[in-house]
Amino acid sequence: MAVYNHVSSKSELLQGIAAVVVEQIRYPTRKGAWRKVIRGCFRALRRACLAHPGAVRLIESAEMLPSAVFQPMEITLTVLQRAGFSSVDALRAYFLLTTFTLGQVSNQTKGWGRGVDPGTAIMTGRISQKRFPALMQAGTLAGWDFDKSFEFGLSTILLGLEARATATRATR
Amino acid sequence: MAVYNHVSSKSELLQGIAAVVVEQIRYPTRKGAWRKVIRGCFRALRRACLAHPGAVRLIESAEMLPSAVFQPMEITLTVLQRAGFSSVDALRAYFLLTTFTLGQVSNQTKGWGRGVDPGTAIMTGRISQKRFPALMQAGTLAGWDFDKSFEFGLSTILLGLEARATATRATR
DNA sequence: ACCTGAACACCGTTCAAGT
DNA sequence: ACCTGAACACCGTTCAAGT
Repeated sequence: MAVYNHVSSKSELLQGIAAVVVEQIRYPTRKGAWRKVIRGCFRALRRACLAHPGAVRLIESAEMLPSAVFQPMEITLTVLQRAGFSSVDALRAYFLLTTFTLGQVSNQTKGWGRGVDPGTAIMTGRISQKRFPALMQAGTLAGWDFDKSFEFGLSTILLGLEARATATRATR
Repeated sequence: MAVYNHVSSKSELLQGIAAVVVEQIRYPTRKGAWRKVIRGCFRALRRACLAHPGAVRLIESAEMLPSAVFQPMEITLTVLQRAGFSSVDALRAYFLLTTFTLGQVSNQTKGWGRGVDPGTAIMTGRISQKRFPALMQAGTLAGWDFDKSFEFGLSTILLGLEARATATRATR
């Protein structure tokens, strides 16, 4: 009960924890090629969230967070505008990168034992060979390498952004 | 109290709702180019989730879902393997696509009045010109076009996957 | 200024009693 | 087979009383 002298509600306490996590994150310098900067930025975001399991949910449900939440947004906007993206497209790219990064983290931290793992679905016979042939062939997800999966996604997004950049450069 | 004669707990009731939503989703045919198939698949997933605000959270927290949850996974695996991706890379691409799609949906349905909108952060003076120059320039997110933002992200991912596909084709 | 114990409201769940 | 009302456990919060 003593905590009520320091915070006014449970949700405020949780928000405070989210704020501490958000402020602790250190993003690498933004010098260098935009691909490298973005890589470093979202790797840092991911590492920080993985170091604090449950933080993602707290951050997502927080009503108000310190201005440090905007740091990855600022970094992404800066380097992408420098690379020739419009500010709207740069924002869209930012949302693509964050939703991906945070989504991957919560996939990993929650674990998908919960009926979303095709491996266990196959073993328990919930999935038919007929309707899900590709899944049957892919097999289990036990021992899934989340790091590699994240790097694959991040690289794919960067490749896509690069394709966009060269496309707009060509129309100039 | 009468519902306890039909379900054994509140969470089972919620899970049942999630199951209904998941089973209702109709994915377009998987004939055609893999880019088109994937586009159609995740557009359908997004539309269904947007039609049921709050469904995403229910689906994410469900312990067990009908096998229909695996449909987008099956579709993606099928067309990407046909396009020359390994089954591991195809799975990674699937996770990239779902985390992005569901993340965008929850961004949209929750709304980001909650201190994650740079526009209100600027107006309330929580953000300094000095530390966030790119953000100040980008301005408000009021009237943000979520449809366009989603299409941007989806196209970017597909461009990235295409770049990967042609790269591996070249090394053959 | 900070802590404590008892009380309150709220909500998920159980159970005995109804039809 | 289905519904109902009262009771219980649990948890976030308040408040008067302590130091």
